[in-house]
Amino acid sequence: MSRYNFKENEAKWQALWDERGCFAVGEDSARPKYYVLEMFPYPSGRIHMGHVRNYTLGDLVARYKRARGFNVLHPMGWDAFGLPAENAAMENRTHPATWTRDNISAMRRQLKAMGLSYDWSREIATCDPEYYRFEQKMFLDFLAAGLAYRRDSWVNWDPVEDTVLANEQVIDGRGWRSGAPVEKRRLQQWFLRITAYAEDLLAALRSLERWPDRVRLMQENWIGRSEGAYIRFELTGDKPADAEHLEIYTTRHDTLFGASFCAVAADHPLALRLAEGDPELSAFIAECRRLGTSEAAIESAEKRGYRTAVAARHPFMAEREVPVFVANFVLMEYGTGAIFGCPAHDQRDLEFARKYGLDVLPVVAPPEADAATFAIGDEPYLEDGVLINSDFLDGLDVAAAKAEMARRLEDSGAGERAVNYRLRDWGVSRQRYWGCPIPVIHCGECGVVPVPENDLPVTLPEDVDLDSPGNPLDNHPTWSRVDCPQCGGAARRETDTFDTFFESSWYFARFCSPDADRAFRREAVDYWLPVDQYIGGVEHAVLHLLYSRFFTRALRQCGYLGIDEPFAGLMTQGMICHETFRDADGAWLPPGEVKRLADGAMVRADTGAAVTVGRSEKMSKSRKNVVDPEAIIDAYGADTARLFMLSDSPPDRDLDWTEAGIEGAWRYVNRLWRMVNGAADLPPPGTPMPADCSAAAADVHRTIHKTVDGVTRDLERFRFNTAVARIRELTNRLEDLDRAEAGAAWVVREGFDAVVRLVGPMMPHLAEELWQRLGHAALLVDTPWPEADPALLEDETVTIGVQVNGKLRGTVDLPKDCGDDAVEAEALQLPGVARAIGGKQVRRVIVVPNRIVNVVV
RNA sequence: GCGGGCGUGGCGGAAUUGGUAGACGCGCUGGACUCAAAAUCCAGUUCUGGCAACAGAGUGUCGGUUCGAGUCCGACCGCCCGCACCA
Repeated sequence: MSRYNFKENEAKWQALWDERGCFAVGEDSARPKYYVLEMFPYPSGRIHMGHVRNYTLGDLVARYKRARGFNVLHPMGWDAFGLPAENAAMENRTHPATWTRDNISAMRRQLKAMGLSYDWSREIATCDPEYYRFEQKMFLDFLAAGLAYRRDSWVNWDPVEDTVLANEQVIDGRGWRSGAPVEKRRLQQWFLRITAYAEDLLAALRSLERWPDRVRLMQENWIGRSEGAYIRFELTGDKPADAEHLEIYTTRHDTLFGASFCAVAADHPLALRLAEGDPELSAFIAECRRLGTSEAAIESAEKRGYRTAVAARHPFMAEREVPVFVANFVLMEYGTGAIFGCPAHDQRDLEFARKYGLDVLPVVAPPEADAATFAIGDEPYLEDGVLINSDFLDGLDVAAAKAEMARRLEDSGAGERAVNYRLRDWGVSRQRYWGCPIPVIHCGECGVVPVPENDLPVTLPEDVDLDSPGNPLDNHPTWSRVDCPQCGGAARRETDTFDTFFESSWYFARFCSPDADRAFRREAVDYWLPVDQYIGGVEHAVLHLLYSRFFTRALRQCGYLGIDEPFAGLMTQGMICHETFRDADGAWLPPGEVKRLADGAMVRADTGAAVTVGRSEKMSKSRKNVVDPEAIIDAYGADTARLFMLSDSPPDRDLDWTEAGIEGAWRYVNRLWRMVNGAADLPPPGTPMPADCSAAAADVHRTIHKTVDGVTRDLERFRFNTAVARIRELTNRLEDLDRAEAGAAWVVREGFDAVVRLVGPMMPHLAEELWQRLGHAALLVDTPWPEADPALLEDETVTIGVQVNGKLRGTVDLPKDCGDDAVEAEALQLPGVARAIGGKQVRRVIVVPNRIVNVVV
């Protein structure tokens, strides 16, 4: 009885829940559904503390909602494609598929040891052809719907590895593995037309009321809507014969009269055209490309340009022609890849103008400024003001000038209002092996031909050479050779695979009907979706969550589903942090290799040498400040680890992992264990409350109901740390109650039942065991959530603070809702109050019923 | 640079949303039990002064609103995160 045997109990209850299929669910119209989902893991091989937190949070929600009577879907799967499998395959001489399968087995075992209430019958792995075959079909549907297309695009090219690198794999302009300078190359790439939904993805953010504001804001910024205008400048000067106009995009069309140059991106068609006969310009463009992504270029951000012989005529001043530059700070990907420069009212334009000696003509002046003398110094003028030097706009404010200019542009045909987005189409091609093959065939005669549906899935070849440079699918001797489905001639498979964000953009929907022979069984997705509560790291705030929102819309457009938003509620968890340790040489030390001496100093466990303790940082392999969850579960059990994950910090905040913290959780587990098991002579379950309860017992009785109420409200609002605190407080009260008091035994039984039920979603094994020991026949997982008696939530007496001039001088205990006069009279009699008043004139007494009294003297 | 968040005891964090600051936990101090240790239990623990009663100060800094401010407003300081030449 002394110590809780978690090993035995956790294994026992896990086996029993499993055997009884407690968490397997199906559609059930009789009960309200609740779909709780945690972001599925990449099968790296072992779970880390971030997983433990994520899945503890999810399991708490799932078990709580289940107890509240919901039909809860709580599935788990594996985000199983990705580059690490290829790297591991090269290092360990295994096949990516083998490596991935082994990792999944290992991690599944670890997750099961946590006692999570998953419906394991719905498990999926995205590398399974029975999964990815459906996304190949989706892609073909997207293609038919115009949501997928192919075009040239710039990529990071590693000339040594002979492959494309993701942005994350380019470090300081060099390939992360080869160290070779990365080149920009233009390749044909597949894209998904996420920009078609830009406005909708933005507007619908407002409807996601149960998402953190922060995430909504990040998506809003990412989509980056701006309102402006396209303006066409007529080209003059020494221009290519067929280049008549230059179209630019601006949000400051009000400043058009301040234009002193135009600039195009290095990759702008006009620049490329001019470069054909101009080696100097060619060199400049090559230079821009080379420096484009490097850290150095972005850091220094030096504005550089090449002045072409082409000029552009101002749309409203026939006599004004401005030079056209090719400039390194103009982005081809945004707007039209061309701008007009108004140096007086734009930081970059001003820097550029000063460097190249261009006019700086102010066209907006501060309201109080003298228009005749207002001039721009080192800083552009960016505020609202009055238009000057601007013909028909003079005297207007910025907003009115924009409106008027837009009208004039549209009337004259020189331009029109336009909305632009920062968001770009999603490039999904990856020149990698361990991903889902893109199901198209390239035919010399027919062009791009979709793989016929009957031929799906296009599966990966098993015999693959991962050691040679380049795309392994490209290198495969036979895999890509195929007959054209249309003309039957020799053709070639697409050898690119999908970005792995593709798989994670629809997995939540596959969980609804994981065995369906189509992507989804419609009744299943209609019943379960959207996900009611999604939980995961904030690092996915934009990419994964935005892609999934887009995918859901695209799937709806193609008739797969009937909803727009996949995740009705989102909770983003903070990171797990840990102190960092370094030895005298500055090398990082793992927590297991240091120990704390009696005086608090930290030393190396082996040599006793001094260790510097750094601040707590996110657990990471590079800093070696990681703690292995399996070791913790071995030493303390899953329930203890889970409790600690919930105890100290709110879920969205970072959590400091400490040895002392896990010890504290372990202490509480044992305390509960001893308390419940040590109680003698409890009345059997269901015994009615005795009439003769002492005041102390009745008070604890009330505390039990207040705790049930408070914890329930905390869980609804995801305030798990305060929920834990309340439960511990009730535990303290129950321990303190004198068992000799009349009615105490009954109240203690009520309290034990309540505590055990409240901790059920947090520490399910311990709770299940204690529930049984308390004499209940049903499983705790099948027992409804406790309900508080509303009559017991309000006290009959209240403690009212009494202030004099805002300073607390005492308290009075009075019956609830007694009159203000009575409260005031009691308050003024307090010795501390009288002393503080000290014979001065009482000017005013403010009484806030049941709260506080403030005496003003 | 732009956008957002956060500053409360030795530490993690509470505070009914303007009403008794510091719940709960960790740590620490003292005591009980023990030959001893661990475990457990009891008491204390914001700071300053005092044996104490008590008094004063106190939620990053300065100012404001209010009977009353951790909470609202203004300015500043510091830390963290996201985006970053987006015209």
